[in-house]
Amino acid sequence: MREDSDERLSREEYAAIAAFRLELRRFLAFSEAAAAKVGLPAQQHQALLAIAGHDGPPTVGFVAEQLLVAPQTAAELVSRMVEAGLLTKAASPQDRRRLALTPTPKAEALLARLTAAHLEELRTLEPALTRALGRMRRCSVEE
Amino acid sequence: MREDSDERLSREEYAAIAAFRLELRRFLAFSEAAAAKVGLPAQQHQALLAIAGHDGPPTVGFVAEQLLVAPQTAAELVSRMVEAGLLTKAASPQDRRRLALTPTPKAEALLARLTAAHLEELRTLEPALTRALGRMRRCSVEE
DNA sequence: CAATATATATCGTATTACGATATTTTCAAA
DNA sequence: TTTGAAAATATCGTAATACGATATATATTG
Repeated sequence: MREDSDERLSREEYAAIAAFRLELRRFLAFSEAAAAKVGLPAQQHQALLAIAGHDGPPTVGFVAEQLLVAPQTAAELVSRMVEAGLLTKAASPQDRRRLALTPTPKAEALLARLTAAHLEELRTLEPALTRALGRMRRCSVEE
Repeated sequence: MREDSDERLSREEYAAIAAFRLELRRFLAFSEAAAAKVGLPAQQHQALLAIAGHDGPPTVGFVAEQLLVAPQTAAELVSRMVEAGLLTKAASPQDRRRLALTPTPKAEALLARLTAAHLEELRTLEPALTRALGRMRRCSVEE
């Protein structure tokens, strides 16, 4: 009935979502800076991570799916990574349209370092993230 | 002693972090698409959100802090938003270097719609995010 | 075997974030 | 109070990259 019941909640809703987004940005900024410190653009780091966390032979299309980017974008990204000595491409025998991607030892070493740093940083940031998530949840559903 | 105790965990660690990052990208992709649907670039949406979630009079510097971007970047962003009819600037009386930013009614309406959509979508995505966070936490600390 | 779909690649373009730098205003100390 | 340093905002040139449009090679299906 009261039209301003939405209005009533708004400030707190905005603040809750804004706080969550700020936490996300903090984490993403940490991640980007950590990657940059070892010479990797953020997307190259993410591509390596997606590949390393997968068991089948990863392809350009797989990278596109995991990174939520268009296929051309993934092709360009992979291309840069091959140039940078982080990946090798090999035509897949079953389907010669596909390219099997393999991280180089150099890439594996960088990723291992980055992953350790991330797990450590996440131990710090995770509580704030979880708190921010909970605060948002409590926003929409009154208890 | 055994050097490969790190190696042992790596695959699962990579997969856990990769899964978390994928959930983040899903949320961010939803958010960006929702903003685009009402004609807003992602950063303009975030600026409005940060401003609406704040009580004091927001300034260009405040936007820079909340969005984790450089001051010039925030100045450019705000400038585009004024042009787009989303914000008005007024020199602060106390400190005439500062600009007090005020969202227009149009911007408030857009943000209200976006916020409702976000809270709803988050009700869907939140469990996966929380699960992914927990999986990572369990990675670094063996129980 | 044609027709269509899929995987990857190329090119031009638009967006945007930043470094370097400038301008205005405030503040502190001489 | 004057003068110099610091702070807030703005401008400009540039670099990075994601995408639309499009092309090519391979696979699949009728």
